[in-house]
Amino acid sequence: MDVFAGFHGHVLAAVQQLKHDGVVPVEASVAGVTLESPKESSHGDLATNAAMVLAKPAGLRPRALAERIIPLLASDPNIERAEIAGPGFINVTLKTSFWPSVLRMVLEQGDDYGRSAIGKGRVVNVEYVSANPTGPMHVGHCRGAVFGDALASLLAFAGYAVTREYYVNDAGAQVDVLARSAYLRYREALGEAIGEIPEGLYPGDYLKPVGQTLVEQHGSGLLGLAEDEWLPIVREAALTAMLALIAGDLAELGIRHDVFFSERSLTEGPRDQVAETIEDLTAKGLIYKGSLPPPKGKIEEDWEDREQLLFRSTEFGDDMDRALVKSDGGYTYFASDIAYHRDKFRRGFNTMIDVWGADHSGHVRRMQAALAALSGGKADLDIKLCQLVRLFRGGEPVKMSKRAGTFVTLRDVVEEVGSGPVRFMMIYRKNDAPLDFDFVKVTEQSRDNPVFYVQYAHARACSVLRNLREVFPDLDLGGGALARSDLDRLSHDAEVALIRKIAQFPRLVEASAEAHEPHRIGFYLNDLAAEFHGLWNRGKDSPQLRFIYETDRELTRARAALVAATKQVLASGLGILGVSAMQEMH
RNA sequence: GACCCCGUAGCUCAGUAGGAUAGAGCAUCAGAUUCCUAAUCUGAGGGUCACAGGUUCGAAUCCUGUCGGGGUCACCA
Repeated sequence: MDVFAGFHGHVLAAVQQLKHDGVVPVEASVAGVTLESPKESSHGDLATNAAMVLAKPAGLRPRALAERIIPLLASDPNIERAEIAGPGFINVTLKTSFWPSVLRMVLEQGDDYGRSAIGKGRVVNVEYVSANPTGPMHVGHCRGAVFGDALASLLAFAGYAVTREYYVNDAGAQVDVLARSAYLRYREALGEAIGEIPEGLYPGDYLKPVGQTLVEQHGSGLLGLAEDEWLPIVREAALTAMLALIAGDLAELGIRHDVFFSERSLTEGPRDQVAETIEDLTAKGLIYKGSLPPPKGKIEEDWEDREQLLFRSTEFGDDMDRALVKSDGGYTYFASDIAYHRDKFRRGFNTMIDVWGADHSGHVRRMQAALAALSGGKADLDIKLCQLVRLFRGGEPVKMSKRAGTFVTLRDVVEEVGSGPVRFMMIYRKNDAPLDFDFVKVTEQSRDNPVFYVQYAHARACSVLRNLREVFPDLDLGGGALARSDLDRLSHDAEVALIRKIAQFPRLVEASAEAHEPHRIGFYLNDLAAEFHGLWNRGKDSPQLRFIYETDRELTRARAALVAATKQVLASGLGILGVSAMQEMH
């Protein structure tokens, strides 16, 4: 339950009353009426812009309209007073007893505090990672993986029925290259000296076990076969191994998908879904044969003007129409991707989110165009682009080269700093801004490392509760007992400030979920931790503000309730991000 | 040439649905500690929110244009 939503409802009810009384025209929109928690504490606990937004339709000056609204709010027992301020804001001051009651709610709801119903159980498909199954994941995949996973968790927390999906690109030329690379390892495993891995094949050692497995399963039986005979066998074995490798990498980060969707299944299933998709689009008059202008910006030596099968994505705002069939007669990646999204739509997903790398930004329009065409505008596809991650070690850039074999794998990163710091830092930035990741900084135990700072706040809360048990061994610290304690005694400004922060959590969850922006959770946790550490430190100058106050058992219990509620929200927030909340840190 | 993202304090970045005097960390300066974990805290200075128009009672936020940085641009994935 969001306390702000309740007051927002009261404001809207007041407006409704004024409509009934003929002060505000019935048709006036209340969409712009907001209720927020003012930054400036002298502006009260809550503020609404209702009078300013509705002044014009009502034909009144904002302050005059505010005069009419204020008496209607007075009926709320939690409101101490409401007053006009500035250009027409209505600032509401709540009774001092209100904020402690928020804690009661947090403690009673426990893990469910902050959970929302805005999703109304609607299904959402979040597709993320979708790295090519040709090798281990490298650090570049990491951000999208964590982002998608945290977004999925956030949406689930906000009441959506989320499916986490991985699109396996097992149909393109790259998996044949994978098969040839694995075949070389197979020959190597049979004792052949293969020398250096030729240009164009995957050189990594991770294919050696695939070679071994093939020997165990086939002996030397694959040697005498022609390539078109051994390739499907080797490809299958290599794909299986690579998917297991990737699933293992993802597990290191605590990521697990519900669905691994094979690109190849689109054409190799009982029916050719790509062909069906093209038929669908043809029936809508969106497919034609034609040629495209040459690419601009750089001179392509091997570019040739030719007729191809095209999709009219320009009708949906794309820059040019897009090819569906390659020069060799196979489907383009785009054609498969349309069929894949069509399949998601047919599986009942009207809301889809794709998490892509920023290098695919040029493909956003065409994909949304295709889905709009196929669904008749009934499906919504939000594509979140994750910008590059730059790696540093103590401020120095980490040099990476795929050719020199010095690129950093996801596993390298997780093994060095741990999954929690990786996940937190990958989220601690807007997805559409580049991100710097420093191996040294993320493990530093200091104020400017938010991972540590937030985790330490949780550990500190646990520590306080542990110590408290020693001081008052017979005090009941269960959630129910704490909720029944005399919370009105939490009246100091610093205590109220912390409670207000806690009160914002449900609304923050909703806003982050609706915006598809999990990073806001991370920043909120950092703010909450700062508020909590700040209060703890006040105890140094003012011993009467310490959480454990040995001469006052009831006050201590009320403060324990505050600490427990803080701990709860920190744990819930970290849970959404997939970062463990530690009981203690040393 | 076109499209996408970014431009906020010296640095790295937040900025909640368009709200009131634009925030945090680092760095700088001035303070604090017999303390529930010093793994820190308090205070101060620091801003033409790239620039110019527009919409609005109100713009860092929305629209248009300009400048600067990054990415992408038949087919390949």
